[in-house]
Amino acid sequence: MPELPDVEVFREYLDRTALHQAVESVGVSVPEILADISPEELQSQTNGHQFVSTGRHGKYLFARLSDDDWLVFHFGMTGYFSYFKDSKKAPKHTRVLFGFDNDYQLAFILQRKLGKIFVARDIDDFIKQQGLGPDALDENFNAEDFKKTLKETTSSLKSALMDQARIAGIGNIYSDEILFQARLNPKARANQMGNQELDRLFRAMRDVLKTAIDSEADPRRMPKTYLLPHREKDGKCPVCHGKINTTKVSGRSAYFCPKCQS
DNA sequence: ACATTGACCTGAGAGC
DNA sequence: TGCTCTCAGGTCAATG
Repeated sequence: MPELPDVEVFREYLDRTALHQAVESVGVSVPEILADISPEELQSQTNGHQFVSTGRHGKYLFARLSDDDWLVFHFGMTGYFSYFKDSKKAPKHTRVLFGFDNDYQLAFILQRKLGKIFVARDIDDFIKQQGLGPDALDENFNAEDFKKTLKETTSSLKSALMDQARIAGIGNIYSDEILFQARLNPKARANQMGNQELDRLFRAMRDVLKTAIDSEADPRRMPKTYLLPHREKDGKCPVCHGKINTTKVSGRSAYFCPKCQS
């Protein structure tokens, strides 16, 4: 799930649920997912404080605590949040559980333990440390910057889009959708694209990510012309109704329409 | 500088 | 029903 649109939806969820509630307990059932602190440190860091604001860069979600540090969530391949009344049982695979003084709890859920929680003093420093490029939806990251970034690599378009050091936020699913909307082949070399193609790709990137957020990252709510709901074995192209192909691009499976994305 | 592979983890679904 | 195999929206390190 958790690429840029998913994480943005989680951020909005956090904003309308756990924000401004005082934390009174923090349960850590899997300490390995804490990147740079112990469970005890996490507890002393958060207990008695509130989450006061949120932010996001690429696939990372930031939640500022009222003591001015930030908790940083990365959702791996399977992560999500659930906010629920504490009389209910925590969902399966809850790895960290925040309890609030309003009798609600926030679960950080990871089926596979590939997610992480970090603590950061400063977001910009954190982004630098992680080596992240500009957020794909950053207004300051314009078409010219995008073209420059893509022209400086010989890798495939799909790998370039997914490279968090170049552009932060795009993963396997949305790179396929963006390339489909731009009608470009995932294996095409980035530095061999012309300005027209790259402009088209840039527009598709922004459109797809924004549309996905508006659809709450739910494929069922996305436009009929989107590839995402057909991203499966024997899927049919929503535009030409031909068969969807799969191939491997830097180790990940890519779905594309060989006719529309020649 | 790039692609590829395996590791990290757990579970769902396919095929037998 | 149960076993085995493959695959999964992410990232990192090692290797060619």
